[in-house]
Amino acid sequence: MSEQRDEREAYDVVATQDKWRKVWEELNPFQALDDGSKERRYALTMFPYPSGDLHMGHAEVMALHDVIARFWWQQGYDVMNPIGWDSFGLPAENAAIKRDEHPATYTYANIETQAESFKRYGISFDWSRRLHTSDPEYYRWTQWLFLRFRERGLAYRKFSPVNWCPNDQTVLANEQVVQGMCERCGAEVTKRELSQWYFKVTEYAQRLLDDMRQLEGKWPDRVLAMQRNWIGRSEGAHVVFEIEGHGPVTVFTTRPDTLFGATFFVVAADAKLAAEIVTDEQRPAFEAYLDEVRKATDIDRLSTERPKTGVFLGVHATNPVNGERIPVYAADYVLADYGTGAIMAVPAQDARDWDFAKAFDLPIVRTVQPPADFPDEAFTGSGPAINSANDEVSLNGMDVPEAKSTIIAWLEGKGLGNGTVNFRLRDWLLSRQRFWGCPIPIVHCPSCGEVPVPDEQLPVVLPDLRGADLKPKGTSPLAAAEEWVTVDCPSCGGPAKRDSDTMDTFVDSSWYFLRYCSPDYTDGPFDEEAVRNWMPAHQYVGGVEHAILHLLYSRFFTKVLHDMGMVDFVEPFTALLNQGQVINGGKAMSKSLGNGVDLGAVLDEFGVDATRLTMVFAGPPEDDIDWADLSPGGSLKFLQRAWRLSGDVTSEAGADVSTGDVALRKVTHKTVHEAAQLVESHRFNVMVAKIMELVNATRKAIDSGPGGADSAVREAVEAVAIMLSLVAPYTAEEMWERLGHQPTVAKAGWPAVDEALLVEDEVTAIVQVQGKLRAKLQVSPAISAEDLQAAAMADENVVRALEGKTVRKVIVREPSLVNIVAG
RNA sequence: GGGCGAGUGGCGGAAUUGGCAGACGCGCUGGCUUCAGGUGCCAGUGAGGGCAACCUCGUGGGGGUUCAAGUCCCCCCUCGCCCACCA
Repeated sequence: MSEQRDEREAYDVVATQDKWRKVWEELNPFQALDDGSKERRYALTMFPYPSGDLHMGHAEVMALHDVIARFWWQQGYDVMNPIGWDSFGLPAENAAIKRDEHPATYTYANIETQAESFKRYGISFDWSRRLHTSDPEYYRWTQWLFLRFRERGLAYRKFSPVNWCPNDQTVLANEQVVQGMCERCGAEVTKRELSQWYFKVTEYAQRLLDDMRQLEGKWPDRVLAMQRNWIGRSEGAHVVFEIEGHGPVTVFTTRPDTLFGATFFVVAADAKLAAEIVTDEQRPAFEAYLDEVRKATDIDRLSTERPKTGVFLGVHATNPVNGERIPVYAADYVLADYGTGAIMAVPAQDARDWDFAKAFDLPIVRTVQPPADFPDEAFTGSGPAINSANDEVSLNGMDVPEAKSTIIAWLEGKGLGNGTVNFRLRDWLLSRQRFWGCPIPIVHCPSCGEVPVPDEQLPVVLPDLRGADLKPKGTSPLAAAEEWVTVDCPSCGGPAKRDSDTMDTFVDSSWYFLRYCSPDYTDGPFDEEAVRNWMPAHQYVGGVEHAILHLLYSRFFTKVLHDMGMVDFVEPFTALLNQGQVINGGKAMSKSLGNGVDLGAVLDEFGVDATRLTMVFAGPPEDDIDWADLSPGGSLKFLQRAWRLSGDVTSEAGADVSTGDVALRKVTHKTVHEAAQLVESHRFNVMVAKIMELVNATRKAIDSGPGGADSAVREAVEAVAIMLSLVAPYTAEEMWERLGHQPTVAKAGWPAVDEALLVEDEVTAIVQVQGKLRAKLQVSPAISAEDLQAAAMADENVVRALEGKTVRKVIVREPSLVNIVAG
C-alpha cells in the first residue's frame, strides 16, 4: 500500500505562497493591457481606509471580488482591477494628535502594511494604477472639480443650522447622522448655526430617482429601496395661507384634497418664521418653548410616542378655500428644514395633527368619509370627500385622486397654490472643521468676497501641522496656521484669507473610480478617452454601509460630470454586489465583546487559499457569515485533496483528451459549463461545491476507474486547477506546475466546453403514483411519451402501488416524469 | 408606525421555468491505516417503523390552487435589516 503513503503527501502552504508571489511579481499578469486588443472589463472594489492592517471583513470582500476579476481574466477579457486608498480622514488625524506627529506618517505607514497584506492575500490587483486620495496629485483634481461644480452653481455657501458632532468637533452631512448620532463615533449630534459649503444634490433628486431604472435587477433591491427612501419624493401641492400682520406663507401638503378640514396651522418652532410672526404678548411663552425644543436632542424627538407640545403664537391664518381664520401654533413636530417649515393641520386626516388637536382642544372636521365602524381617530385612508365645498368648487363625493386634482386646479386658477413635488433629500454639506482632508480652494477677500483659487495655482497643499496643532477646537486647525491662511487675493492682490475648512472625505471617494482609468493624467482629473474605454464599471463590490452615502454621492458626481460633457454615461456602476459581514458567534466582531478573529493568525495557521476558500464557500456572498460556523481546516483538507490529484496524473501535458474516459469527461465538461454560469450569477458557494464534486469524481477515476494515465484524468485535473485559481490561486498554481505547465494558471484560459459532452445519453425518469415517488427509471432522453408510460406501468413497484385501483389519469412529461392518478 | 427580506437535518447551505427535498461541506458514528494521537482512506448519517424489499411522516403554523408545492395565492407566527413626527 505504498500508494496510500503517497496520498498522504501534502504541500507546504506557506512556503508555496512565498514561491509564487515572487513569480507573480515577475510576470505581472494582472496589469490591464489597455490596448484595445481585447474586450475590457472593469472590476471595482470599494477602496479601503488605511486604519491598521486588513481584517476579516477585507478578507471576505476581497476574496469574493477576486473571484469575479480572475474569472474575467480566464474568460479572455482585458481586466482592470485597481486598488487605492481613501486616505484622508479622522482616524489618522486623531492618531497623529495622540502620537504628536503628522497624519501622513500614520496614513502612509498603514497603507504600506495593507498593500503588503493584499499582495500576500493574492488579490489580482493592477498595482500600476494605485492611488491615494491624500496625495496632492490626487486632491489637486478634487479641488479642480469643486471649482467646476461651483461655476455651475452646484457648490455654494450658506449660513444655516447644521449637524454638529461635539466629539469629532466638526459638522456632518445629513447622511452621516444615524438615529441622531454621529455615524462615525456615535456621539449625540447637536445643532449649530454656521456658514458652510454645500453641494446642490437636490437639483439632481429627480434624476437620481429616474436613473435607478437602469440599475433595477443589477443592484440589490434593498439598496435601491434605501436610496429611494432617502431621496423621498412626494407629490402634493403648495398652498398659500395669509397670516395676519405678516403676509402670505406657503405650506407643502400631500393631501390638498383635505384643505377644507384644516382647522389650525403649525410652524416649526425653530424656523425663522415662528419668531417673526409671534405677537409680543405671546413672545415670552414662545421663547420659553423654543428653549425647551433646543435643549431636546434628535434622540428625544425620535420617540413617536412623545406627547405633542407647542405654543400658540397669538396670530391667525386664513384658509384660502373657505376664508376661515385658524390659529397658528409653533410646535416641534413640524420640521424646519422639510417642505416650507410650516403646515396646514388637518386633524381628521392626519394622526399627528389629530394628537395635537386633542392635546390643545382644537376642532376636528372630517372631510373624508371613513367607514361606518371607524374608531375615533385620524382617518388616513381613502373615501369620498365630505364637507368640502365653497361657492366656486365642491369636492364632495369625489375620491381622493379626483379631489386632489380638482382642488389643485382651482388653487392654480386663483393663484393660491400649485401642484408640486417635494423631496426629503437635502443638499450635501461638505465642509469639515478638520485638518486631514482636501482643502477647499477658495480665498475670502474683504473687498472681492469669495474668490476661487485659479486652476494653475492648484493644488492648495496642506501645511505641515502635527500633534497638538491639530487638536479640535471647534474651528478648523487650518485657521490657526497663520502663514498658510494668509494669502494675497487672487483677484485684487490685497490681503485675504484662505477658506480653512476641508472637504468631507466622501468628496474624495466620489470620483476615484474615474481616476483609476488614467491615474497619472496631468491635464485634468481623468483622461476622457480612458474613461470612455473602461467606464461604467462592470461590477462594483463592497459593503452595504455605503448604500446611501458613497453610492448616492458617486451617482450625483457622475451625473454632473455627464452634464459637463466629461463622461458619456449617467450611472457609474453597472452592477453592484453587497457582501455580508463576517461575524463571530452570532455577533459582529468587536473589541468590547472580545470576539474578534485575527486575520493574520488565521492566515498563518491555514494559509491564504484555505482562508479565501472558506469565505467563498460559506454561503451566498450577500449573506453574513459566522466564523464560528466555518471550517478553514476543512477547506485546507479539500485543497490538499485537490492538489494530490495533480501528482496522480501520469499522462503528458498536451495529451490527446479525445480518447479519454467518456464518463469522466462528461463530468468535467458539465462542471466547467455550470461553474461559469454560477460565477456569473454570483453563486460562488455552489461553484465551489461543483468543483468539489469534480475532485471527488476524479479521485474515483484514478483509484477505481481508468486510472491516472487516462487523458480524461489530466483534462479533469487541469480544469480543477483553472477553476480553483479563482479562489485558491496558490494551490492552483502549484497544481498547474505539477501538471507540467508554465505559470501562470491565472491566464490559462477558461476550459472550452464540448457541447457534445453535455448531452446525457441516459436520464432518470421519476414515476409517481398519486404524486408520491414510486420508481426511478433510467431511460433515453429521446424516449416517447408512450414508451415512458409503458415502462412506468410495467415497473414492479408501480404495479404494487396500483393494486386494486383503477387508473384515472396519467400525466407524462417525457423524458423525466410520469404521474399516475388512480383511485 | 411604515417598507423590504428571510424561516429547509445537529450546523453552514443546495434544489434556474412548480416535477427525485437535503447537492457540497462541517460535525457525528463505525471501520481500515497507526505503538498512539493527528493526517489519510472506506462506509453510514432528516425523523419514525421494518431482518429486509419497502412503508409512513417531513422545508415556521394554518388554509387554498394543481395530477404534482420548499417553490404560486391568502391568513398567522417568528427573526433580521432599513426608514421613522417627512406634512
